Amino acid sequence: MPTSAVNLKLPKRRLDGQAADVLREQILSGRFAPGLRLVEATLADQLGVSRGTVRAALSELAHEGLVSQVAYTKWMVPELSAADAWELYSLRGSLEGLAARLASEHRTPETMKALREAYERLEEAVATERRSAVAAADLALHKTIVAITGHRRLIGQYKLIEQQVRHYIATSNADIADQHELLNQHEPIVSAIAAGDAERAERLAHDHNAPEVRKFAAELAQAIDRRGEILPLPARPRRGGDASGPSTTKEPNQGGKK
Amino acid sequence: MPTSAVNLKLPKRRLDGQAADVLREQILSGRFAPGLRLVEATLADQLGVSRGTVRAALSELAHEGLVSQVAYTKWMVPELSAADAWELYSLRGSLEGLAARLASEHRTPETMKALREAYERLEEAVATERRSAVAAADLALHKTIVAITGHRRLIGQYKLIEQQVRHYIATSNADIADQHELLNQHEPIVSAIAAGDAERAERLAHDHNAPEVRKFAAELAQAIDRRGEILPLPARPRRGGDASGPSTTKEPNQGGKK
DNA sequence: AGATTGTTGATTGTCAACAATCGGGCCTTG
DNA sequence: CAAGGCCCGATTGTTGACAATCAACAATCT
Repeated sequence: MPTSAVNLKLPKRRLDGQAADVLREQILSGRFAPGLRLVEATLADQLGVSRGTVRAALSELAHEGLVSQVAYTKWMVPELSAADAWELYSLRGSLEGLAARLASEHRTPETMKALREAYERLEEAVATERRSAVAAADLALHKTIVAITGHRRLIGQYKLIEQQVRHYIATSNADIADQHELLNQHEPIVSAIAAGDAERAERLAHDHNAPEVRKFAAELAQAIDRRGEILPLPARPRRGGDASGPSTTKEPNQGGKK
Repeated sequence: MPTSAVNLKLPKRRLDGQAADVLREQILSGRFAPGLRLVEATLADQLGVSRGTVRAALSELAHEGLVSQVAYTKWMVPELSAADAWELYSLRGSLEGLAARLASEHRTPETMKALREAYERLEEAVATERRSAVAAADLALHKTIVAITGHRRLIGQYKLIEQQVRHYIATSNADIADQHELLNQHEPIVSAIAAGDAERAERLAHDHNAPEVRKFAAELAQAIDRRGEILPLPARPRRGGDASGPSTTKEPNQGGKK
C-alpha cells in the first residue's frame, strides 16, 4: 500500500492555473481595481512566468467574467454596472431556486448533517457580529445547498456567478442587509429543505434574491429615464459610435515596469 | 462623415477562434465521436496552425463542455451519460423559466414581433414535416425568447447549455416528441409572454423540460439500483479510486498522422 | 485651421523549440 | 508466476522570439 489511503492532493497544478489563482485573488480583493489595464508582459515579469502562460491565465479569468478583453488591443478589469448587478442577482435567484428544490429531493443523513452544520455556523457568525465572518458563513450555507444537489454543472455555474457577485460587492461598497434579519431569511429555506418541501424551498430560495433584483432593476430604469433614450439595456459597444457622456475614462496604468 | 453609416464588419477574427469553430462543428456534427482522443499536434497539422493556437481553441471548447481534458495526458470528446442529460435538461428548465418571465416583463413592439415571427416559423416547419427544420425552428423560438430578455449572461449561459444538449442529442440518437404536439406545447408559452403573464410564462417554460428531466432521473435511479451502491450521483473523479465498471474504454485513434 | 494620412511605439497574436509528465511494456525479483 | 520498478515513446506544458495589429502622435494637404 503506497503511502496511505487518505487522498492528499499534492499541488501538481499547472502554472497557468496558479497564475490565474493569483490574479483572481488580486481582482476579487480589489487590489486590481475595475478599469485597470492588464498588460501581459508586465504580469509575466511580476509572476515570473512566460507571457504565454499569463495569456492562458487571462483567458481563464475572461471565461469567469473577472477580466474582459478587447481583441488585439488590451485586457482589463471590467467595471460592473447596475445592469451587471441585476443580471447577476436574477441569475443567482434562479440557480438558488433550482438548488433548493433539488436539495430537498436529495436528503440523506450526510447531506442533512452538512446543511444543519452550515446553518449553525451562520448563527455563530451572526453572534460574533463580525461582518466578514457573517458574509463568509452566508456564502458557505448557500454553497452547501448547491453542493448537496450533486449537480456538477449547477455547482460550476453557481461558483462563477457567486464569484462575480463577490467582485461586484467588493468594488462597489454595496452592503449587506441587517445581520439578524439574515437568520430570519435563511431559517425557512433550511427548514423547507430539511422537511423535503421542494416547492416551498424553491420559492423561498428564489425570492431570497428578489430585493436585490428589484433594487437594481429600479436603478436601471432610472438611468434609462435620465438619458431619455430607449436602450432596453446597455447597448453593446459598437465600433464607431457612442461619443455621448463624459465617459470617465479611468485608465490607471500598471506600476512602472522594471 | 467617414465612408458610410452602415456597419460592415470584416471577419477580423483570431486564428484560435476560427480553429475552435471548425472543431466545434466537427464535434456537434458527430464526426468527432464521443471518446475520440484529440491530439494537439495532429490537429495543428490538419488545421494548418501552430500547436499553441490549437491549444487555445481546445481550452475554449473545454469551457463550453464540448471537450474534456486530463491534465498532462490527453484531450477527448466527452461521452455524455444519463446524468449529464439530467443536468442539462434541469438547468435548461430553470434558464428557460427565467427567460420567459423576463421576456414577459420586456414587451415592446419589436420584441413581440420577433416572438410572433419565430412562432410562425415553427408552424411552417411543422407543416413541412421535416425533422431537422422543426428542430431548428424549435431551437430558434427558444433562442428568441432568451434574446428578448436582453440579459447578456443568461444569453451566454443558455447558448452553452443549448450547445451541449445538441451534442447529447446528436450522439445518442435520442429523439424528439411528436411534432404536432410541439405546437400545443409552445403556443401557451408564447401566449403567456405576449399577454405579459410572467408567472404563467415562467411556469410553462420551466415545465416544458420536465418530461426529459423525469426521464433521465429515472434512468439514473435505475442505473444506481442495478449496481446496488449508494452513489447519490456519479462520484466526481478522484485521483486514486474508482476502478468500478467495465468502463467501455472507447479510444479510436486519429487517422495516421502525416 | 481642419481633416486626412503616414509614422512610431506599445501590445497582443502566432509560432517553433525545449522541458516535464504520463502510460505502457519490459525486465527484474521474490 | 505475480508484483513491482525502470525505461522509453508519446503527449502535454512552458518558454522566448517573431509577426500582426492598434492607438496616439506628427506631418501633410486642402
